[in-house]
Amino acid sequence: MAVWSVLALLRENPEELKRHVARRLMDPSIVDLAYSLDVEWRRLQTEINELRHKHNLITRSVAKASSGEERRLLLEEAKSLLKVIEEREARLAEVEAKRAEVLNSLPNLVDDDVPVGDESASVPIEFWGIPKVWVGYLEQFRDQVERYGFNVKYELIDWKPRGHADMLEEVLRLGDTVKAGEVAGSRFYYIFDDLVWLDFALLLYAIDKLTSKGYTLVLPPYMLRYRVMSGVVDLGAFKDAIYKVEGEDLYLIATSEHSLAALYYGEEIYDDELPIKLAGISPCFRKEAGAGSRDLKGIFRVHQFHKVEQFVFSKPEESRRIHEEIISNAKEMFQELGLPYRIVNIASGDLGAPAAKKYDLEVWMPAQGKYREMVSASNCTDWQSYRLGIRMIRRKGMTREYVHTLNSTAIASTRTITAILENYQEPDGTVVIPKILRKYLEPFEKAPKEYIKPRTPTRNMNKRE
RNA sequence: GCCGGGGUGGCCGAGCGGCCUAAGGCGACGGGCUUGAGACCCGUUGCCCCAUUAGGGGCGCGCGGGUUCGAAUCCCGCCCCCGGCGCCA
Repeated sequence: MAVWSVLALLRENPEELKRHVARRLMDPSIVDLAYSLDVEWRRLQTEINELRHKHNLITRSVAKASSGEERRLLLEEAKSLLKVIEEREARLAEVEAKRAEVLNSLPNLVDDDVPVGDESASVPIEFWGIPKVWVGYLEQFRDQVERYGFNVKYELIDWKPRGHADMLEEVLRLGDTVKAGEVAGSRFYYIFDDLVWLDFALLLYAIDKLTSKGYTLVLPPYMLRYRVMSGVVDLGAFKDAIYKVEGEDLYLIATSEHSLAALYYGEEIYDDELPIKLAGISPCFRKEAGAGSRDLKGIFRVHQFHKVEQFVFSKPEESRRIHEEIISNAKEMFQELGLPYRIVNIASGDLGAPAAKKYDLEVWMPAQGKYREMVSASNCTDWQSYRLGIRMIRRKGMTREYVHTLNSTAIASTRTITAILENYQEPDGTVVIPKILRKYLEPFEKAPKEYIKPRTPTRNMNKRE
């Protein structure tokens, strides 16, 4: 009754499924393999069912056997039948394992709205705000806007803003990635005082926003078992993103999305309980193994950060609407934070296996002269729920199908801080604190309120007063 | 971590090698009765395979193995819950 949409298409129209896979720039021959394994799996299952049926009939008659001789013959027959069943079952187990592996490597279907191609095919569909554009970046700014047929108002500035990494270590002197590198490795960081306050203020702001919209606040497990983790991420993520705890069947979450998706692991949800909207808060741990030397400086791309995440379980027919809703929530927050952004409809080749459609929210970074990803909002349809065994029961008719899951960043702390350091920077290096955050800093005596001021160099980085 | 008790269908709860084809109850869903609801009566109520009109079959008692012709029932490993001890923020 409940059939995973990808499996349904595999059986009904494998050629169409191939086109979906091809749109992701993956090898569609995996579909042929999945198809033949599925057919073979079903054939074997039918065969074994028939053999078992025979065996069951014999077994039931043993107890009623009228004579010792009849009983002996029945036992003999049952035993020989068992041998055949055993052999077939071994074969089934083999095929079944292979089939599961191949099915699990199938990506989600691609939504019709998704532009087809590699990452260069991703299209900005909306711009907001008035970016500060340094004269030296004017040309490349225009290219990032006009190429897509947009006309965006900007504020031209004649001084070049310092990059967030320089702000951190040289201007504000509130971060130390050198020492962190020495004691933990590259992509780790220490941040201090005002930036820590800012980190928490951002999280509080996101929590405040989402809970006021009816999202349930969740502090989830930071580690999950393999079988759960493999339901929420694709195989590539294990290699490039996920840390494992040595000697335990536990993996550190790369986002609270993983734990939130797992909240209904193996459960059924009645349709009248949906949608279930969650706001998760957690640290996120990422290996960033596939990142090479990209964004090595500063705290844009790091092994650990805090994030408030939106996660929704929805009825299938509502997931597209909710996808728009969660990206809108993110837009609202970045508008209130006063960070100029664009929304990008991510191309099929860059989606990631779980997502049928994905929007990124990218903030203009004045010191880099580029829009950079701050938020990623995905509609995973039934890809995760199939793997996690999370189904929906429709009251009307009591029919079962897989729920849809959606996720979106609300605020990722360190990354948003980098955007603030560049966008709220003044020529003398002062950073203005976005007004919306001030009420979250107000209760704390030592928290900054309006500005973060540059600090004069001291001989010893460890003495920060 | 150690000792003891326990995990049965959506929920409660019987069963402790073969009439378990998992009793009984509650709930839910469908139908009957009713102007409507309730009460009442009947049916359905997990997963998979084949056939899809009716149906046929297999599997399923925390998870995974094992013993047996036959396992919810016996054995082993793991997970989780409750109580006690220990340890700890």
